[in-house]
Amino acid sequence: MTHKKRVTLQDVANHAGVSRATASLIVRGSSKIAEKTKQKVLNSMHELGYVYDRVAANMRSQSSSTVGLIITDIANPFYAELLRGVHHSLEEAGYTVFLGTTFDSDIKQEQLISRMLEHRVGGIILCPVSESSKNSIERVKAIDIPLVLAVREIENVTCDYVGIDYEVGAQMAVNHLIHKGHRRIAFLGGTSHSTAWKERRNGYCSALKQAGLDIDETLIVESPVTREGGMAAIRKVLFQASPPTAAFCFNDLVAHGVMLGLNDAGLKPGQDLAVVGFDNNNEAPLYNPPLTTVSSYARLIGSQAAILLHQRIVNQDRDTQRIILQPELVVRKSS
Amino acid sequence: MTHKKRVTLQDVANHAGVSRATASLIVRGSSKIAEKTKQKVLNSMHELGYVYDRVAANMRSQSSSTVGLIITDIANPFYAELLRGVHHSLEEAGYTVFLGTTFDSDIKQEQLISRMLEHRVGGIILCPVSESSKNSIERVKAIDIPLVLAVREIENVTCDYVGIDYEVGAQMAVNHLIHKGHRRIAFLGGTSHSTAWKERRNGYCSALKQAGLDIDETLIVESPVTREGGMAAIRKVLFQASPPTAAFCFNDLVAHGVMLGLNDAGLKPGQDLAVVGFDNNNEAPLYNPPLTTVSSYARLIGSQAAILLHQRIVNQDRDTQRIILQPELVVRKSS
DNA sequence: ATAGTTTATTAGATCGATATAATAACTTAT
DNA sequence: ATAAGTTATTATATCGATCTAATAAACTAT
Repeated sequence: MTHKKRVTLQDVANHAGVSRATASLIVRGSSKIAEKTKQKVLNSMHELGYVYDRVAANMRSQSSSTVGLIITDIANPFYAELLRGVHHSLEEAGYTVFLGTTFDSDIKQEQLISRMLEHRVGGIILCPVSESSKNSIERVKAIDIPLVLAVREIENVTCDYVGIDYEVGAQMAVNHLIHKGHRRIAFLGGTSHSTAWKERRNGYCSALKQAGLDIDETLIVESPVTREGGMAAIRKVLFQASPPTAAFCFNDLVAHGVMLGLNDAGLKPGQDLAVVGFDNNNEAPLYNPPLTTVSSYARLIGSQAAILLHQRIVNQDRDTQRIILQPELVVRKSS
Repeated sequence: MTHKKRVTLQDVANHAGVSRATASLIVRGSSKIAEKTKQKVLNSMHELGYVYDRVAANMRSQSSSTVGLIITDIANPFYAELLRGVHHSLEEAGYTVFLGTTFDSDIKQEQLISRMLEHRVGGIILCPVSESSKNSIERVKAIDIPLVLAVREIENVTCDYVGIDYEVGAQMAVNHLIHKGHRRIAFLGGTSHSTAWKERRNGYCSALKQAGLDIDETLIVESPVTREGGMAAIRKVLFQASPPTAAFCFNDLVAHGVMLGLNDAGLKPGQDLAVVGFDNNNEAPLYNPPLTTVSSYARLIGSQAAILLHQRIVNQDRDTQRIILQPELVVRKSS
């Protein structure tokens, strides 16, 4: 099959016997075109199989109908949900989404940002990697188009942000465990360089302190944010001198790993050791046992970020907004 | 912050005292430019903060550095994995990916295809919706750029395709259950209009026939391809006169739902009723009990599709290829 | 020194749309 | 019937790069 040449607005105009400019006004839905002309041109478009060329249009009008979404890992259901929220809000508004996945590598993140700028995206929604190097922070700062950060903030970068109050969420989770009578509560998973981790740890610590409990650093174990990470983390604390009776996990993924690790060790989650997650993924109620967790509204974060981005694209000079959603504890059988 | 005007290749050329054409050759890495000139221009680029404009470049050269990926549901881990495969192969080759999600609606699929063509993507990887209407089939046929179908084929549409042999996979699963002594085996989940379902059913039936077993239509239950669908499907067969002793499920997601439904009914999956899935998602070994399933190599399908697409973009006239990956049975505790 | 080659650089047209400002075609008012 | 005012249409420049073909510079060979 040989390459067919693209049908242009000029072709349509010629066919309909009008000027290119008129045809252009029609594709843009201008109201000041006579109905008769409009029908004539629409017919020609249909007949010739005209396909609108957004690339050319965007180039001339210095606008863009694309946005970039950069996430760390699509295998994490949290991001899958966030993506749904973003897609839902943005496609409604007529944008098409470039997706990039960093796999938590800041070099990949820098590349993706550059790539998207080269593609003239109208704006970027960035879920930053957990450890931002100086370089990558500079790269983010240098972005001179609408930018919304989601999930994690970056120090010294002021721009629109949507996330939830991890500190309060962690407090809720840990208070719940204390209330249930637990005294030795582990904090498992995540890496200490991310603000998302630090905030959770702050909440964890302040809840313990308020209850007059000491912080035992051996009960705080970092890990990759995966099921495998969770399995490794629980193993570490389980076999020490005085093991915990409950675990507050960085997120549901880690919590799932923790529960699997407990199973491996012949222990029953929720019975032998209370487990609380963070995120309230779709599948959290379906785990065995159903997981007690803190809802982090992934979908909502996504759609809010999309809305902020759209607003900023429309009005660059608007004040920066920080939207901090309030988490909610969902108690199920695992605690 | 006021909108900075874009730095163009012309600006760079002026600053470096060369012509635009020379600067263009340099960004494209031409070898026939004197080293001294090259350095001079690269310095100017750096100094002015030049950002390459792929949109303009692609427009002039009638090429494209983007491709479209259309999937049905990102919440299905199978597609999350497929996306990883696609991303991995394509970003390597310098493409950026537009992602669209149809939520299994053929109208949405048509819209997304149109949108991507308007964006001048270089090619499309399409995972078709499960029920393609006549209209949507016509829409797919009308695509006149490189197209690769993945996961599901569409009748009467001949183009590159990557999938696995669902029929053989289903046979493997059912044979395994027969071998374990099961005589009443249900086939749960999925919708009968998709080729992916039909092939699985063919495999299911032929395995039963080969073993001299009758096909009981009451044991074949369709459902949405979700956990909830699986829960509903097992409920339907569980309470009939002679319930099955094993279930072959449309995929792991459905199988997970089936196991949860069994739990609800006070039955233990793997003990009271054998469960086999399809896909071998990352989390299949982590279910309770670990799920016996047929590996469908989601990641590989994605990366193969990406490779086929790239090849076709490079050489439009190449013969169409069908890549059918062979499935593999992974036996775990659920059967 | 001159013609012939090779290598490095550039002017000008072009991709397919939109923006701007000017013109043509109608109304309406006088 | 003509001027003034609308409304509908169009010619031309432009977005930021690449392409083509022509030219300038540098190098060989005679």
